[in-house]
Amino acid sequence: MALSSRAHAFSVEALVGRPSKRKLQDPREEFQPNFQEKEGGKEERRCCAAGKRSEQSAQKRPKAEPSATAFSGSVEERDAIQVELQGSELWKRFHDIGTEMIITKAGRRMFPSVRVKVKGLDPGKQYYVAIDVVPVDSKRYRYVYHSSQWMVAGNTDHRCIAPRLYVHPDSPCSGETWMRQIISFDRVKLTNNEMDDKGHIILQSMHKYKPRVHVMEQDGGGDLSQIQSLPAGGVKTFSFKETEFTTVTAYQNQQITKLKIDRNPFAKGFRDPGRNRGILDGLLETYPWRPSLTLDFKTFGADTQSGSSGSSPVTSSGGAPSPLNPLLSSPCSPPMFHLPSCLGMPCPEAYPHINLPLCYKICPTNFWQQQPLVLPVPERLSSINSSQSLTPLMLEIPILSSLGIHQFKKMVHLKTSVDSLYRHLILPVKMLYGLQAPGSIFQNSIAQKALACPFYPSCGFYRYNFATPSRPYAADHIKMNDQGQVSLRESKWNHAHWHPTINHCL
Amino acid sequence: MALSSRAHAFSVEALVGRPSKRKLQDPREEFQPNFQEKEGGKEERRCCAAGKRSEQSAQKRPKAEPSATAFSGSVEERDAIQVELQGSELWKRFHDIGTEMIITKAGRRMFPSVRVKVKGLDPGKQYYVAIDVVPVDSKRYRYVYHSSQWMVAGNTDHRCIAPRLYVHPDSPCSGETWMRQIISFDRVKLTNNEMDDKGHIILQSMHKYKPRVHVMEQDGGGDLSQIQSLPAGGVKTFSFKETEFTTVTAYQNQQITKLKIDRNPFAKGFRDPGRNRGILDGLLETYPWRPSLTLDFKTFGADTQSGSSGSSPVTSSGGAPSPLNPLLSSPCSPPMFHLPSCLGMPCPEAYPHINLPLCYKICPTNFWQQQPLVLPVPERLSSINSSQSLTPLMLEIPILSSLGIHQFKKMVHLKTSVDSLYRHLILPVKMLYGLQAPGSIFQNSIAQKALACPFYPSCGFYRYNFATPSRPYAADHIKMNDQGQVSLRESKWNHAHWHPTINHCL
DNA sequence: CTGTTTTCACCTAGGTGTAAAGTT
DNA sequence: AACTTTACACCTAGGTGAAAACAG
Repeated sequence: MALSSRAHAFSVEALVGRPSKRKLQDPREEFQPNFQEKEGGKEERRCCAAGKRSEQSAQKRPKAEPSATAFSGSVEERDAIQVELQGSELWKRFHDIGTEMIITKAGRRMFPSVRVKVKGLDPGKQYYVAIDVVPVDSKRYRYVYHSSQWMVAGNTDHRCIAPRLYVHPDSPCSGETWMRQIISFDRVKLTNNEMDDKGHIILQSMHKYKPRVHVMEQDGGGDLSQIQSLPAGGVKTFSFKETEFTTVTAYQNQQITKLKIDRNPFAKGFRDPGRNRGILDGLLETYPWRPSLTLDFKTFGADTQSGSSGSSPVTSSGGAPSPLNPLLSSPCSPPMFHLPSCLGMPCPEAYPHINLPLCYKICPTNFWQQQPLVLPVPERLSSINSSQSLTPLMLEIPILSSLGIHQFKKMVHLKTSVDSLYRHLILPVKMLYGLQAPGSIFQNSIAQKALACPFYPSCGFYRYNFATPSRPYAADHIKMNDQGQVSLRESKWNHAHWHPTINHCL
Repeated sequence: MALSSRAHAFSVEALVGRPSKRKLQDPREEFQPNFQEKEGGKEERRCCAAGKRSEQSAQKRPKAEPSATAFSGSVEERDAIQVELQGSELWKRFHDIGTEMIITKAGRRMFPSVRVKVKGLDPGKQYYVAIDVVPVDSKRYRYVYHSSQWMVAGNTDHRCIAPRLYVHPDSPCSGETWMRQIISFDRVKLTNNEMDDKGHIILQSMHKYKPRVHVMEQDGGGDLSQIQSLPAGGVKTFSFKETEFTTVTAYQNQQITKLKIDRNPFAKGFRDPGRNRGILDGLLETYPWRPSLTLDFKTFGADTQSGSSGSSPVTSSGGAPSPLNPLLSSPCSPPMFHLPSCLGMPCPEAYPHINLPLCYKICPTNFWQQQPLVLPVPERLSSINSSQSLTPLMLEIPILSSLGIHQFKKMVHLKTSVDSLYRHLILPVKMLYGLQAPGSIFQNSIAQKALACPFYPSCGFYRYNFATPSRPYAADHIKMNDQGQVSLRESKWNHAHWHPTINHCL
């Protein structure tokens, strides 16, 4: 694998799975009380804007979804909105190294992307869900290679920068529909082009940022004029510590590059064929390698971004609600509305009733509340994941069929590793989980609620919500790539089953 | 070019540009008073659900948009909604042959796709725009190869089939935003799988259908329950005669195959390198081939689907409003609402106040009105386009760089034609038009209205509306494919300019 | 014989990090 | 020296018609 010259201080192989020189504290201090959810086997992290959350210890086996909605102490909202970060395990792996996000003039997607599940909405009401990215502090950073650390390199005044809001394309949508699906912001793009007119989120390079998810109830007819007034239900804002990142125009930390290449399907061309990866990646970095056909594949999570379900080994700590920390206390121009932080909600962890300027200028009026941030510990925290030390098993079986020229060149020097073996080893296994909808936005925009006639489902709106198939798939209908992602050949009765749901809430 | 065996009755070259044996009438009878619009040089056809339309004769040069909105005689709506089919010229070319649309179990897109412009909406109100496909008659057809004709082969009862509605993913959206953009339904998929659960439009093969565009005003809060009651503004339904098509599982008429291959970018791999095509296609089929560097390129329209602007030769006749013809007079089950055809609208061409059952079952309630159809002439009409006869100029210059293996194989037998020359001939021309937004649905879902600060455009919603660039592009920033489509390399100040507009109407 | 399904090579469209070149 | 831009190979994802296989 070719590395940039300045990064050669770390050999690739030496970096594999090795914890970097990390910052300070034990992760326990960062990811508060563990909360491991096993919905579909996938551990996620919940965050709520208000109320307390019932804590739940990690459980080894898939289990019924924890009823972590004991929102006691609320004034009136028993249905306090909860937002649960999907893929938090991957986020944490990046966070432990020090997440970097490339920003380009044309706009670059985030990887990982922000994907959440929302709970506690009123099924019948209409909501907007949106994301923005706000500075974590007012510092400029530079990366020191010899110490693999980000150091403060100056100050920046973010006051005049009003963050751009990316409204989820499904908005507005009913609470029922929002809650039924994973809300993905994978199409969001970050840019360093201050003149950007493509709607991308504008950030400054070499700064630390943090995405925030907003949930807002539609108050009326949904037209612009009505939104000029304050929304009835207020805006709920959620953020997750592990989604913090530093903006770069080129990756600084080689470990980040490595992890991105390993996990982002679009970077597959840069993958080192000599190293383990794919659906067994998590396992291999958690347990010593033991080739066995008796492995319980349900414990393997496809923790690429594309896997929305599937199991994962219980290795990482759970998350905790991330309080809304004030940061941008300086006024934005022009301030138009002043809102309490947690409008109409009990919010013990946030800072209610602080008069703050609205920096979101939603033409022609402000709409989303600028949530201030307070970061008690500006430096990123990281932990040493002992499971990352591994000795890859090297095989002498080059699998050319799945390798491009790019990878073939590398194979001149490197040998194919266990991942090739995995492909053949796992292929006949019936993976009922780990599947995800192709999920084009288009497809997500039609929903249907009822089928009136068995043969002629009545005209309606369809939304694609992937669920477990109604019956098991035959093994020969399953294709699995070397990332552990599973796809299905469609056949007459054997195709993936989509749950009809409502959309657009007509 | 490889043709299916049964289609070899027509040699490919013989078929090129040759009019098929067509049905009956003069096209004048079908495409009523000519109406040629030159907005951006592109001829389009207008259709309105109500009111009269001012007719306008064809104009040779680009001109201000015809003020074809003389909606007199209306009861109260001076702003009667108009819907204008984009790409009608291409639709007509298919229609003249006898449009076929492939339907598959997995779902197949339409080509051409339905793209419309809407006018006469209230800029401040919220609208839904949707499409469905309804039978043109109750006949089953079969294609007779030796006569190149579609013949009636039986009857079909469509009564129990409630058409599925595809709601445009941008819905709901303000009238202002709808009117600012071309509304494209290119992601709609047709299927013959009656059990489809992916929201695709279910059709029966070997039947004639017709897409319809619906515009509906959002009446209230936008939630489902409110839509159970009748929409305040009613549903306006529009259809276009030239978008009729016959469903097939494999193309029957070789001319259709040819035209699809020629115009659908995704079928580029099947194009015959020995024949003219691309942006000069229309010209070549209109005028005899005369190689000249003095050609006025503004007269060449990129009439692929992807070209939303650009000029086109004035060769085809304009269109006229297509009345809402009753067809499905049989009741659908279960009927839930009875609505007049043109709710709240004067509709001289339609059939107002006929009590009809609602066959669109939008969970949990019906919503869109089932528009009955009446087809006085069930047989497709076509015209002989004399301009289609041409003798392609064969050159001996194989351009391998742009040809794949597929095409290279063909070149063993065929010779590269003028289209290769065109590529080099036209490249330096500064095409300011003919550009289209990449138009991912995602991008279309964010809109912004105002920029507060020149360097920090305030947080807002962006929608991508392509417009002419703020300054001309340097020629070396332009890439043009052999279809005449133009793309731009992004550079610092030279990127395409997007007009911020409002979206989601907060 | 007629019509449908499946697989496939060939495309479009666009998301990756790389490496070299450019910029400050 | 630090950071940014650009062209590029290599991917993912999925839309084409062709052709063969399949179904009745």
